[in-house]
Amino acid sequence: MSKNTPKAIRGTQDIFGADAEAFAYVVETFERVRKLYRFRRVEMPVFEKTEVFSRAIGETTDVVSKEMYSFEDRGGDSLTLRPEFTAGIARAFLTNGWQQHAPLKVAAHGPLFRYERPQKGRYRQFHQIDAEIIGAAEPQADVELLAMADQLLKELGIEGVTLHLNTLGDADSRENWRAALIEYFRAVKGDLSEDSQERLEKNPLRILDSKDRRDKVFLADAPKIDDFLTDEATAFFESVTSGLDAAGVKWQRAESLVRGLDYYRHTAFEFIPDEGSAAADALGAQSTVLGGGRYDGLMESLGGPATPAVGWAAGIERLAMLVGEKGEPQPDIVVVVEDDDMIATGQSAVSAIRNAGLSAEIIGTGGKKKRFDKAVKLGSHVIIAMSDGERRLRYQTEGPVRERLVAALKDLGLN
RNA sequence: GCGAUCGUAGCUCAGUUGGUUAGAGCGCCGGUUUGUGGUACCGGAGGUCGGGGGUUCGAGACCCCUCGAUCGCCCCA
Repeated sequence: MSKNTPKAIRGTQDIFGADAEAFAYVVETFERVRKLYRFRRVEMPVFEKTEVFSRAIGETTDVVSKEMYSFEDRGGDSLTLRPEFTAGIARAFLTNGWQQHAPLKVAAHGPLFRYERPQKGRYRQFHQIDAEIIGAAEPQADVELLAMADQLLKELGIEGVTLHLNTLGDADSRENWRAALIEYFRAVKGDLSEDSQERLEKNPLRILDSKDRRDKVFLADAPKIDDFLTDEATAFFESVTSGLDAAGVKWQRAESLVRGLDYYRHTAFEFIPDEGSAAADALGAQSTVLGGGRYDGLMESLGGPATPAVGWAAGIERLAMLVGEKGEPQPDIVVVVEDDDMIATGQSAVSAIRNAGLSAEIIGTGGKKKRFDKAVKLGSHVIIAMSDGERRLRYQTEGPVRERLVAALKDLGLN
């Protein structure tokens, strides 16, 4: 490779071969399951005005200031490559009059961009599948959304992953809890880790999932959200959990599961690999497979009417790491032209095979004696060898596949 | 943003304490053998050792910088 050949941008991936098959399998399964739950497909722009994200996410954390791909276009507008789906979908809901479709169930998938340090299961351009229900205030919406997520993971064959569920209550519950946490941790501030002392000012809820031992000793006695929930918030959460039980979705309570952004209300959840599971090993530190929650406060931050909504997203790369090897499919038939005089015969045969809906590859280049070996290495089910003015067939499979191919070849007059 | 480990042919790797023309397997190309067959053998193409600078008589091996990868911390929409 030449020294001045351009290299790929840090944190981007060229997905190929078995990885690409696993990726496609995740997306195809998502498409299938999303239709079962009657979520409608949306295609969204990859970039938006920066304010779509900055107003939705809030200016509070490093997220907006340091981790978005923002740039000025030629007209002088500040634009940002989407770091998430939710804000853009919310913007579309408001600007396209999608209120008329409420409650609106939508699903999307595609690339997202975050300026972060790449590591296992984490890239600067990465891909997510996403599902949202907008304009539905009822806990049944949460249940349906979670049931879809649960079924998706099952259909992908991912095991050892559990739904961790929490409630953040309504706006008042959340604020009172937050104040109590600050008060509690401030009293022991000197004994907390340096990171958590910082978090105490910026993002106190995050102290709850600190990995530092110095912090963990204080977590057990920290104020619990349950003590701050209003009656309505408690009832809402109970409806969600009983609905999940009725739908057969297994879950476990995770009192310290929080969301960094202010617009989240009530339900918050993540599907996380069980400790010691194969899934946990495969994902390393980036453990959450699928996460989301209720974001009743988002639409107002974009200047729209109060609109309840709930959604989730999941990283396709991470899911793909958990679905196991998805080999590239073998060709149904390989046509080997060993005799150059028969190249036209081979071409018409492979054309007929493909028109009949069977996958086919034609080999007619390179050393004549090695062409058959190439076909064998492709792992084809059937090889049609053409040499000395005649055709020969070799079947490599048994059972139903073979019968189907035999019949098809007979129809085509190639047997 | 911080830390650790790593970066040699297309791929996986080996290269003693720095010393003559940088190696292997696989893959690829060609040939011989075999001849309804994923065999065996022979040969070939392809790296100047991520990039730049330095130490040295001499560096793939040592030092510095830089880019990238991997794993972790921070962050996690």
